[in-house]
Amino acid sequence: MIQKPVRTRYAPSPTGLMHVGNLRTALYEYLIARSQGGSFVLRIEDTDQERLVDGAVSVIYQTLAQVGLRHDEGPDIGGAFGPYVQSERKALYRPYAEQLAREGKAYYCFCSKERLDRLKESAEADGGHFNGYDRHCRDLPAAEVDRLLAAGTPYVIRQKMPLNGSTTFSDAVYGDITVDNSELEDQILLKSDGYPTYNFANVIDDHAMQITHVVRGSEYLSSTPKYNLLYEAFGWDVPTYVHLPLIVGNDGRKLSKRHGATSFADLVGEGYLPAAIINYIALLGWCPKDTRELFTLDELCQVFSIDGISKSPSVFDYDKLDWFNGEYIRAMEPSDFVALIRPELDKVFAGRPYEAPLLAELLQPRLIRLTQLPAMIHFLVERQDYSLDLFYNKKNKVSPDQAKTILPVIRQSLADLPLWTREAVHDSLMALAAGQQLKTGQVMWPLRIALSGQEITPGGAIEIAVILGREESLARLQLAIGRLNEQQ
RNA sequence: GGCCCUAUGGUCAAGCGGUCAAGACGCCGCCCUCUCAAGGCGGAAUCAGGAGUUCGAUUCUCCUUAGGGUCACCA
Repeated sequence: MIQKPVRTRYAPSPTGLMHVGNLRTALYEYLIARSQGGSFVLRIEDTDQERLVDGAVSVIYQTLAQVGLRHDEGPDIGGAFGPYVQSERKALYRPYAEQLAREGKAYYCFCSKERLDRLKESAEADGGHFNGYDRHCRDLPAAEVDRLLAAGTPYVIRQKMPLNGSTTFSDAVYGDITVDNSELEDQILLKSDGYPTYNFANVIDDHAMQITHVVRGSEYLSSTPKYNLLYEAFGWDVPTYVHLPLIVGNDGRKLSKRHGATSFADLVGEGYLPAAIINYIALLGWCPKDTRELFTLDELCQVFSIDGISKSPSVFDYDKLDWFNGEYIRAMEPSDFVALIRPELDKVFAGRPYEAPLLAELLQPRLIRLTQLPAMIHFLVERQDYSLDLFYNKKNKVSPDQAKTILPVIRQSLADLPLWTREAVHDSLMALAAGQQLKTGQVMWPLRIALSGQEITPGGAIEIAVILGREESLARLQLAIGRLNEQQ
């Protein structure tokens, strides 16, 4: 048996930002293709002319590029199966629909939008539920069809569903699924504006582009029997379906705005790294054979396999994403990390000189999301209003009284330093502690509070002193001493 | 409501008839420590319920329950 080369496709509609669910679908399509030496195709599905959003196509390109999902064929780079934008393929679909009509597998329907609406309303008024189109035009006499067509009556072309029996299709993750044909509506193939519906265009294009694996969210599961019937009507090979479990919010419902950031752009805006996002969503609904969790995109290509995809919906967990992001930050080369935070540092220090390497050293193990950086180091550029109670620390046996005594000594010692380096500050403070028979903390705690005005700081007193510089450090110490003195 | 899907700790999840039911996030404790992180060590926490099948069910079948998806000239 000859194995056809694997071809997957990402087929988004350009209707706005890229939702993480869509991103994950694109990722899995990419991984399925790459893990089997296949091709990954990008196709833009813009058959709904009303929902098009300006710039949405470039968002798609940007996002794919940002996360490293390189497509092998697409509107921007071409390929052997173009065009890759459905609106540019518009003329292709009609002949297929007409072919089906000729063969008695589809029919012209002249029902007006109003009649359809009435149908739905009366069904609901009866307390029942709308069960789809009533097949009013399904058996129109040929002469009548010709007459209406000739008269220029607006029409759609509908697929004729079998009236009885059932349809079974096979999904690579969900297994065999069977549905009674009586459940299937005579779906529209060609809309009255001449555009194909999504369902129709999808089948035609996937076949034309020789797509072997149709990967999409499980919300499409219930419309898949209709796809199957379409492939059968044309006598085409049915592709391998790979339906993906939904990504939901912490309330179990489909992930949406109220759960927080849901688009890739939102996530990046909140300070997450593209690589961390990809790594996290790769593991949302898929699991490798071992217990590994950290993967680059290339590594994912090596280990991905369809049988690791799960069936149940996954809750998007921002805590776990945080962890991944922290891991990625900590794993960076120091120089890369400096480059990453440089823009933020520039903003915080606003033109003042600062010591990037030391700041980076303090920040790298502590930073979870880029956006947290300003708040973490703001105290370095602006003196804080703080309560003298911060000088209390029972573990170190430190109190405002004790601080009042030790701070002047510390200040003097630092003022006398010939060099203001990390090592010099460190040595002098340690010597001071030893000389006064104090624990390290009894020197460092009051100093850190005096310098930062915060109970929690990235790094310790020594690092803060070095970053602040001699002048500012001594000034802040003097301020603290003054406040402590005037308290009693 | 019809149809379809799903069901292991709070979350992601391994498991595919016999396990003390992995691992990770989060949480708690300890260590390290001038604070917070990072790091190290440890801990609590899971098979929705009920019938079967079987020598033996988390695992297979059925029912119940609970979630979700879908019922457009949207994708």
